[in-house]
Amino acid sequence: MKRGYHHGNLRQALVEAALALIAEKGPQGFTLSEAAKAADVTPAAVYRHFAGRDDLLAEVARQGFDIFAALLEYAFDDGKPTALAAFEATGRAYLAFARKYPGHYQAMFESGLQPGRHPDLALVSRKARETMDRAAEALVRSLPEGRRPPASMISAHVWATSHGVVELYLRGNGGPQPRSPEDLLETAIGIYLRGLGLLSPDR
Amino acid sequence: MKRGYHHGNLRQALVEAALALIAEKGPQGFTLSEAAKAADVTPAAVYRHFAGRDDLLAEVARQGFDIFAALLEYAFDDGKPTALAAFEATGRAYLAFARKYPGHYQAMFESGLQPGRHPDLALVSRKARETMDRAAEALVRSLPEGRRPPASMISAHVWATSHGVVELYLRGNGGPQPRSPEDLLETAIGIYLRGLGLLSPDR
DNA sequence: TGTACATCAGTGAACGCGCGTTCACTGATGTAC
DNA sequence: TGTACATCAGTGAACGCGCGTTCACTGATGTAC
Repeated sequence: MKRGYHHGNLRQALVEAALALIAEKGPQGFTLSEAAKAADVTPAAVYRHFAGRDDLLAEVARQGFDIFAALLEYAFDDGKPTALAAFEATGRAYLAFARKYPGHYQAMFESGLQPGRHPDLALVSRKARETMDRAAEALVRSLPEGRRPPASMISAHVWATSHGVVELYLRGNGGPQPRSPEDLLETAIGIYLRGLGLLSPDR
Repeated sequence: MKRGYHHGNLRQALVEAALALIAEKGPQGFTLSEAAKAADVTPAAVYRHFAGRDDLLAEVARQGFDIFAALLEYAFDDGKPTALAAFEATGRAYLAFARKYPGHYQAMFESGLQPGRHPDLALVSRKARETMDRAAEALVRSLPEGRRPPASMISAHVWATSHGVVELYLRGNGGPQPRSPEDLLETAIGIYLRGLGLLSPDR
């Protein structure tokens, strides 16, 4: 792979180099210098495209939230075929994203950068949460009035459980598990939905 | 606070300095040199008590798992007064630990050190998990035969949800939340237990 | 009780390293005429 | 089509910094006689 003095699309190449580094060594293992080297470029060149290390990391997270929100949206599919099926699909999409985009996921949730410092990051992260809120709202509407918990609570529960499964069981931290993360999340959400009165007790 | 040439109990002082640093700046913000400085000692002195940075960090985590296991054990209280109450108390203890011992918690779950490298760490971490498994087993026994899910699955579910609540809602990462982490976890576990058929639908 | 000496826990200087960041520069690209 | 020039995206050297770790050392402590 030869190239001349100019790179062509260094900005995105740096993002992808960062992604590979993060996926391999964790968000703390990623350094600006190594990302530059992976993109076959001098560290100083990075500053033509990003304000610094944190800015590059934030862009990685931003792109991650973009993909994440799109995946959730696609899985939710406007509540089709049923609110229940759509909600379950949304939960599965969370885990699928974490598995398929580990670099993005870690930049988003494990890199320790606070969204307050990057307004566009906060924006796109809110968008993802709103998608999950909508899935929960559609779900709640199928419950009889008077027995409807707040949708934001339900989405927070599912988000937390999904995140916990990813952190504890998708990463190898707890040693080999008898159950796959997908199975764990599926069963957890199943029992939870039964508790909400949305699944019959014998399913 | 004066002291002579010898410190007295440097080993534990270093552990506590590390804890304070981790609680304040995260597990990646902790450095051997800063811990030494906080303990009013030269960095080289650390090597009289620990093999290096990772070893000190592992000791912090080990002490954390010790406290953690003891707290869970205490909350479970041999399944008294009822298996259900004891189980709920165990879930609450998880969150209480994360809140009260943030340095320990982060060293244990967010520092990126793998238990495989520190055998005694793996041992004491297994002990904590076994306590939670026992709480789940006691719980399952109050279900009719034939409707008993594996206890290890239940404890994995609750562990994951608790961990997710800690990561997402106890740390300030998601901005101000309308609901406290304690409330979120309580409601999540409540709905989950109802799904298991352990709580009546109208509680 | 006093002294000699071994043991041990600290010091302080030094090391090599990789980091993020800056700066003046230069080679390539694109545009105006 | 050709030329002059502005713009831009890279280079390469240098910086100061803090890190983990090592080493020969020294001051304090405890023990034997």
